[in-house]
Amino acid sequence: MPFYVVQVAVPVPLRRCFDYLPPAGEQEDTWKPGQRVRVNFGQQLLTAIVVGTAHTTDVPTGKLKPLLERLDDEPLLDASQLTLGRWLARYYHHSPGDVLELMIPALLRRGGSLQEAQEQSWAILPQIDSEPQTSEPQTNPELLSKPKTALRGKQQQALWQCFQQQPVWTHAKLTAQGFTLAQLRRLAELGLIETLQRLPIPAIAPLRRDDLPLNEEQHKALMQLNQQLGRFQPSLLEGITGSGKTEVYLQHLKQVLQRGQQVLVLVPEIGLTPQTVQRFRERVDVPVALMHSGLNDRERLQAWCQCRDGSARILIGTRSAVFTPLPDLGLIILDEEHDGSFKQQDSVRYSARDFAMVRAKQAKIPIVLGSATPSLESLHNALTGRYLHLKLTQRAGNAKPPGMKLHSILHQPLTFGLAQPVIAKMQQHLDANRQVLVFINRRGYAPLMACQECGWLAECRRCDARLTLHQSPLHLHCHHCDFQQAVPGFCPNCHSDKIRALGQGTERLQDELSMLFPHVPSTRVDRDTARNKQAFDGLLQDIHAPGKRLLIGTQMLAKGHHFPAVTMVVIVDADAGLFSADFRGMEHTAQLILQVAGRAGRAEHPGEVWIQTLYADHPQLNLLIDNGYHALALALLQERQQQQLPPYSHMAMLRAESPQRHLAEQLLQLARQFLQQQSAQCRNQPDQLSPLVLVGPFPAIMERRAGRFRQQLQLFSGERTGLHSVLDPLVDFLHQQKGFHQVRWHLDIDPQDTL
DNA sequence: AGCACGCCGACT
DNA sequence: GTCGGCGTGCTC
Repeated sequence: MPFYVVQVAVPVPLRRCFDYLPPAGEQEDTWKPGQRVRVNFGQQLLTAIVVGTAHTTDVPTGKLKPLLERLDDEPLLDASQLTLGRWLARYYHHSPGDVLELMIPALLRRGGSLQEAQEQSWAILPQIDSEPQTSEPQTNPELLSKPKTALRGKQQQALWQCFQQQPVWTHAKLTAQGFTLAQLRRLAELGLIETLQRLPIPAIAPLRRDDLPLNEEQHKALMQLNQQLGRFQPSLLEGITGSGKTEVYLQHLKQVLQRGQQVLVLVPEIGLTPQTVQRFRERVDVPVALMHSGLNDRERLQAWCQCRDGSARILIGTRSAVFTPLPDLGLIILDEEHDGSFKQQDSVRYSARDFAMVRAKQAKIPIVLGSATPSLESLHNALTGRYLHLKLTQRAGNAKPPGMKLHSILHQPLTFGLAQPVIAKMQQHLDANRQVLVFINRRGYAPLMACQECGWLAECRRCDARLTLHQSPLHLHCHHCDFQQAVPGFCPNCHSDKIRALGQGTERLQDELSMLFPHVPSTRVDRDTARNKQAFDGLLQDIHAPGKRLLIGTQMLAKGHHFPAVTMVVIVDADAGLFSADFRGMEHTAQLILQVAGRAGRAEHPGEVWIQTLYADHPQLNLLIDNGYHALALALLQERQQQQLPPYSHMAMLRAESPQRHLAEQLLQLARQFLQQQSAQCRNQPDQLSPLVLVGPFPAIMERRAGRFRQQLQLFSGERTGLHSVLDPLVDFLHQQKGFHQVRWHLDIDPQDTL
C-alpha cells in the first residue's frame, strides 16, 4: 500500500490543517472528507474533521502521529458544506477548526454519536385493556387485569399518568420532572412504553388557515418571486411595517414546498417568538424545525438531524441556523435583514446574511431579504440591479400608516422629560382606553449619580463610563462590564449627603409616569424586567390585557412584537442617535425610529408617533419624517459614496486591547507599517489594485473597558480581493510579534460597529 | 486555545 | 533547597 497521510482540521485557532498517519491496513479511499476522527494533538485528545488525504507531506516523518479512531462511517458534513466552510475560513480569516465548530452541533463536536441523540424519547405502547381479546406472551399477566397495580411506587404511577396525558415525551423533559432512567426502564420492561429511534416531529396544529387575500403590490411581488424558483436569485423585499411581508413569504414558500424542497427562514434573535412560529405552523402542513439560543444541546442536535435527514421541511432559526444541513434546500428567507444580530460579534465574526447569500449561490436557489428599513448595503445591491427589488408601500387590510411628528423641546418646560403637548396627547389616547408606548433607549433608573456639592460622579473602576443607578434592587451598575456596587450614603469625595440621580432611564420613567397618570396600569419591558423567556411572556400577557395601558421600554419592546392596541408612540429622546461617531449611526437611528413607530396603529385605528428632539430642523431627521426611510437611505448612500465608505468600499477592522494602553497601540502601529509596505509592493505590480486606505490606529470611543485599553485600525479598499490579499500576510505578521503580553487582537471583516 | 517547559522570587 | 508565578513556544 503506498504511503499516505490523512489531513484533518483540529478545533484550535491555528490557520492550517494537520497530517496524521492512518491506522495500519486502512485503505486510503475509506477516508472521506467530513468524517470525524479522534486524534492526539499535543498533550490533548481532540475530535477533528477529515478534510482529505495526500501522498506527500511537509511534516518530518518522526513527527507524524497516528489517528486514533474514526467516529463516522459516513461524513457528517457533505462536500457542499465543506466548501462553504472553506469559504468561511478564508473570508473571515479564521482557522478551519474554528469554522467547523460553527457548523457542527456541540454534542457531535464533543464526539457524541448521531444515534445517541435520537434515542432520547419515550412513547406509550398500545394498551392491552383497550383490546382485551389478545394477550401477548411477553406481557406481564398482572397487567392484563389491572395495569396500574403492577407499578410499584408513587413515582412510577406518576410517570404512567404522564404518558396517559401525552403519548410521547423526550427523555430530557421527563428527567426535568424528576423521573429517573430506572423508572422509565421499569415501565418499558412492563411493556407500557418504548424508546423511540428518532424523535417524532411535533404534531401539526389541525387548524390550517387559508391564504390571506393579497393586495396588488403583494400579488405582484409574489408573482415575481415565484418566477425565480430553481436558480440563484437574490431579492430585496422592501415593505413598510404592516405591508404584509410575512404573507408574501408564506405563499411563496408554499410553492417551494410543493416542489419537494426545504425552506430556511432566518430571523433576528429577538424575532423568534411563539407567534412567528405559530404563524408558519398553522399555514403549512409540513414539519417545522426550530433552532435558536433557547435550545439545549440535545434539542439543537435533534433539530439539526431532522433538517439533515429531510424529515423537517422548514427550519426557522436565528443566526447560527444558517449552517444547518438541508439537503433539499430550495429557498432562503432572511427577515429583518438590516438587524445587527445577524452579525456575530465574537470568535468568528461572520455575517449570517452574507453567508446565506454565498450558500444560496452555491445551492443555486433564490434568497429573499426582507425589511421595512433595509441596510444600505442591501439597498445598494438592489438599486444597482444585483438583487431583484420588490416594494410594498401600502399597509395591508384597513390599517393606516401612523402619522409621525417631530416635537421640538427646545426652550420647552418638561415634566419628567415630557413636553406638555405630548402629555396632553397621551392623556387623550389613554382616556379613549388605548395603549401608549413610551420608548426610551436607556435602562435602569438614572444614567448618572452625582454629588451636588462637589460634582463627584459615580464611575466604573474598570471602564471609561459612569455607573447607572438601578432602583430595584438598589445598586449601581456598569452596563459595559457588569460591575456592580452598593449605592453610597454620602459622597465618597466630600462626604456630603447631597448625592442625586441625574437623567432618566426606563425604571425612573415608569415611576414618574405613574405619578402623571396615577390610574393607568403600566408595563416596563427592558433587559431587567424581561430577564428570561418566562418573565417576558408574563409581560406580554399583561400587555395583551384589554384597556388603557402605558408601555415603557427599550428597543426590546420595538422588535418583533405586535401590539394592536397601541395607538400612540412617544420617542422621549431621538437626539442621542443623531450625532453618533459611527458612520452607520444615522442609518441605525432611522431604522430604530421606524421600528418603534411601526408599533402604532397596526389595527384599524390610525396611530400617531411623537418624536421629542432638540433639533427639530435636523435635515436628515426631517427627510425621514416627511419622505420616509427610502428617501433618507438614498441621501445617506450619496454621503457614503462621497466619502467612499461601505457599500462603496470594503472595510476590515483590526482591533487590539490590553491592560497597558501603549502596547495595544504599538501593535497596531506595527500593523499599519506592515500594511503600508505590503500595499506599496502591490502597487508596483502590473495588475494594479485600488489603493488600501488606512485610518488609525486610534482609541475606541470608550477607550477603557473592563480594565483594557482598546485601539483600532480601519482598513478600506475599493476591491474586496485587494483588501483580502493583504490580510493573510497581516495575520501571519501579527502572530510573529513577540513581547506584546496580554494584548488581545482580532480582525473583523465587514464590521458592523466602528465605535 | 491549551499545555509544557523554563527561569526567577518567597516559603518549609 | 522547592513551589509556583507567567513569559514563550509548539501542536501533525
